[in-house]
Amino acid sequence: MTVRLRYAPSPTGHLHIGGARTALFNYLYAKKLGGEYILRIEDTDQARNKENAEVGFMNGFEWLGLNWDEGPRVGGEYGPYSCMERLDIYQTYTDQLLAEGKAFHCYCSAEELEAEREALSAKGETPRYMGKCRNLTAEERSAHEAAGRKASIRFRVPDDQVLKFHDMIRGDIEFESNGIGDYVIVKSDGIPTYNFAVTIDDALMKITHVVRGEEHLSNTPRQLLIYEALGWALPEFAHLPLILNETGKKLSKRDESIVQFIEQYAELGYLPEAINNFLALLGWSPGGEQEIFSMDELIAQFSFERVQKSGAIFDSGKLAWMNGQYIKAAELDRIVDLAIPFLQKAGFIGADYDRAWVSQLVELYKDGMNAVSEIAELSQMFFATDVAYDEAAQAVLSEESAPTVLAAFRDQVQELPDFNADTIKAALKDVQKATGFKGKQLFMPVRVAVTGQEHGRDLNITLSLLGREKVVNRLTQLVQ
RNA sequence: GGCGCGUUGGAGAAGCGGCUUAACUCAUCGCCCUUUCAAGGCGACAUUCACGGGUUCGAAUCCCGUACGCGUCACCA
Repeated sequence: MTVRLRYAPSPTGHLHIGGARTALFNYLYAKKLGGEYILRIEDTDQARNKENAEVGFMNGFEWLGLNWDEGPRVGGEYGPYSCMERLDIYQTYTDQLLAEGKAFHCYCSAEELEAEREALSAKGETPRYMGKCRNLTAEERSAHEAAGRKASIRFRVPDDQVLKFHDMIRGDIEFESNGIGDYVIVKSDGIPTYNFAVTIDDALMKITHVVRGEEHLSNTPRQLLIYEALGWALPEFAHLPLILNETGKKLSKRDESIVQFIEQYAELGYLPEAINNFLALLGWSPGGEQEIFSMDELIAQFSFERVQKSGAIFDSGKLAWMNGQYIKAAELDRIVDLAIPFLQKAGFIGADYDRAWVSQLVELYKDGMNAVSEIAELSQMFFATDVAYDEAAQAVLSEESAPTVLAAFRDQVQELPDFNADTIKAALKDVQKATGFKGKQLFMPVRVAVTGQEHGRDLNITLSLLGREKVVNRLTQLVQ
């Protein structure tokens, strides 16, 4: 039997790193075992569904390369792949549970339920539904109906049962049914709740491994009860550790301490393979010394035995480093393509630009960038009309070697028949011979005078890309 | 509060009873390379695994308790 795994997001927002990581783990395991990876949209929350969220999710997954074998856009024999298109399917099972007495209509209002929860809480007990409408007579039901009350449908949770299941990451887990009140499986608007829909969908779509975040651990016993009531075999479960922010708290979508939406990473010039690599290591580790993994390597090595139980703290510094590794290894042309929009957005280049020149500029900085967006900041002095000298820069320029070196170099540059990295290098050598200054005393004044910065990349190439005119102008301003 | 899960350095983590004088990575700090600047190479960085008991010849690894953290208790997923 081939394995079938799924990622089932609710279309209520943007694809965030937690969702992408859950999807990735599902994908990796499915591919490792030669099975299928399915995308399904869990859109039972009509109030929170967002118009284009589903499209955003799919675009995000396509960008990451997590292609689904079945689901929206691609179809499949177990469709449809979103809950709102499956309402009639749920109806069949709702009717069955009702007919067998495993579910019942509940007419309690939101206010009544709220009061009940508060009362239980006050007594120190688990707030839960105590079964008010569990055994309504036909007369009582008609009375409620006549009064215009809308019914939700609740699952009748059996007393005194121990609900056990095995988790591939956490081992055997038990819950007591007494801690679980009769929960709603169909809302009063006729739409099933997540717990009900997800169970039916997983069973009908022949999902063999349910892999999701730890926040679903306490939902599992509720779902177990449904599998049992409908006579279905249980899938394997795996509950992934939560992703925590740098202060150890669960990542909330409103948390701005870290960048957490996939599209933001795309916009910042992160490479999808870096994101996948980093996400794979969030909670999972192969154990060896390797840090950089291709997708094929991840697929080959992934296993749930090596997923940790404790929360995984999102270390954005390490992600940045990893992205830098991928940028360094990437083809220059690819990075140039990604860099151009940033340069245009900064107003440094227009719609028409010299591709060869931009390409050299990007090449100059490629090995030192952690995100392609950094190109704008890094290369800003190439496009500035005036160079600003901060305190540190001024300190360098007031070194005793500065006036002599700058004047000599300016003169050399003006004489140069050709202005390129090689001739600049030779000119610098000549300045050294003529002035007697070398090393830091020679290079730093030139670097700072022309770029305004003490740090930068290869000086010869930097100057050649800047062009003779800018170099001479900047030097002349200081020599005066 | 009930239930559930966790707790290894500045950070991410490996470790599954002896091979651990606790991998690897990020960050930091040195050194090397480079006449400058980066990148790169090399090295340093937890005598100790939340705390207290216990089991064992032997524990970061197993058991119990305490503390702390997190998740969850919805007609949200």
